[in-house]
Amino acid sequence: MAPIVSAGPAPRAPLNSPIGIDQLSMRVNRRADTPIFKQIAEQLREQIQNGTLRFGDVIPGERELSDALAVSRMTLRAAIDELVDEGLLLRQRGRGTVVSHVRINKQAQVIGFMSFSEEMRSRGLEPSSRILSFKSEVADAAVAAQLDLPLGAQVILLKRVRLANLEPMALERCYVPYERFSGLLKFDLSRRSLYDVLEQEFDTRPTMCQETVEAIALDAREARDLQVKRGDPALLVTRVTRDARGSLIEAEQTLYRSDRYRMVFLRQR
Amino acid sequence: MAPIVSAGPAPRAPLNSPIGIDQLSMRVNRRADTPIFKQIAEQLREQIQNGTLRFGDVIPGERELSDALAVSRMTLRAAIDELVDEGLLLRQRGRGTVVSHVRINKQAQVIGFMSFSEEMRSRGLEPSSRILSFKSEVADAAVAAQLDLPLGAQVILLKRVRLANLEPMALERCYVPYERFSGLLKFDLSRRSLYDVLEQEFDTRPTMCQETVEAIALDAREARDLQVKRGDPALLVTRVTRDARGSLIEAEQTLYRSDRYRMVFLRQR
DNA sequence: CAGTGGTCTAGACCACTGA
DNA sequence: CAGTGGTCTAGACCACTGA
Repeated sequence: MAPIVSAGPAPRAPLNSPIGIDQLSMRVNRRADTPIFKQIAEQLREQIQNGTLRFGDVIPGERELSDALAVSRMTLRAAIDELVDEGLLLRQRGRGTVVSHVRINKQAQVIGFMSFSEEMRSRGLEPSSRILSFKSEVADAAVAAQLDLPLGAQVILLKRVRLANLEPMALERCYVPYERFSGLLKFDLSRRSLYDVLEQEFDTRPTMCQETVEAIALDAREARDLQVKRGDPALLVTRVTRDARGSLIEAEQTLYRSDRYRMVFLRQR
Repeated sequence: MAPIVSAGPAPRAPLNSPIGIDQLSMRVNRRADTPIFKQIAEQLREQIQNGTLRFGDVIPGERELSDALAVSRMTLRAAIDELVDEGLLLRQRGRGTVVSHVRINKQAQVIGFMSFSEEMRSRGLEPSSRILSFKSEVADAAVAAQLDLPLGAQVILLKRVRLANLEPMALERCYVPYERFSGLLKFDLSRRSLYDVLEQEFDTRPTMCQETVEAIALDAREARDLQVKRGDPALLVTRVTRDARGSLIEAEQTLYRSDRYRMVFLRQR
């Protein structure tokens, strides 16, 4: 249930010999809507995922690659930057760029965040929800502060048990400002991801969030909803989400069963 | 004790008027060792931190700024990219680049990770350690797998209670490969950060790590070391660290008191 | 030494936002 | 429409690694 993570083998001290360009079979479509550097990044990612490029392999030099693809070196570098950020490639000045030894599933990546539905699907589990409460109410002080609303403002509360393959996985409380999203109440959120609805029906894309993670012991009621024992430990994740313009759109408190869920991060410095 | 985080005010719907360049007083030193784009990023960061640039302010356009600084636009963009990654700036195509509404202390940033010592100092707390064990031993199967060592390989185990302002905060078990770091045993790690010693004495810089975070209940012994009650929840952070070349250098399991510690992340997508 | 990634330049055209 | 950020080019010089 926990994400499957395997650390790859240690790097061979003398690096693998460079991969030939001809083994990579990449090309760019200058007429496509996706930027060239994204196309290249995607193809490199694919080659790493499907095993054409393996742990420790040295990819062709930036000049060689950009020549072969007939793009400028800066564009090629933008593509490589993406994979370096994701932890898939490692640049080594003077030596080359190698495929990183870290194999991780996607949600492990620091970059990006997902809704519960997206995360479960990416792990091959079927998400569903049991709605406990879905209504508007007056925000309490803490929620009002999180969403930067005046005291007494209305919010919509969505409280759900989140299931993965029909097993309770998390207990989630989402708050969104009523004024901006009052129409939300007419959608069926037992079947649809909240983020989906916000994006498709309200043209609001969750873009940035801040999360706090702590460990707590479940009280009797929470334990019952999650079908575990009272006092069992759980991860409490508090998330505040903003749209592309930086406006606060959602505050969320989620309790994850500790026997079913852990978070994985990749970090760099 | 928990990191202090405050969400800023919501953005004014019509953006603040653009900040004049003359109010920013920035300049670059082309002879310095730090790259120009890092210098610019640092100065912009400074202006945000000291309040010259405030939430919602629109910074001057990229062309205007790069002209004023006599750098190319691509260089200026590299600087802005850094702050966007850190969540301090938000780009809005067609509108401008605004100062983000998120105010967060540094350790909240997704990018980068810190040793316990670094983290506590950045929160204004004085880190110290009580060493419970510091010796070489045969790696158990789990640790050998984490460090990608053969079964039966030796590791150095460093087990410490980590204190902040003399209060127990975390219980840490670090494993490093004996073969590469046997000299480590002669250093005094009750006063020095492990990462410091690795960097200064072994020329090994922790560069990338993978972390797993879960919630557990403390057993009797762990609770005693942390001076809390048996069964209390704690965050268990498992970290595997690599150096700049991608070699595994450390595996670490840390239990954090849940009443004293929470993790904060900033994420984007 | 040749080759690598790191940084930088001085342009260009694009799609988008808002007046 | 003028102005913005997003992308791209075709070069250049640098410091570094390893033979």
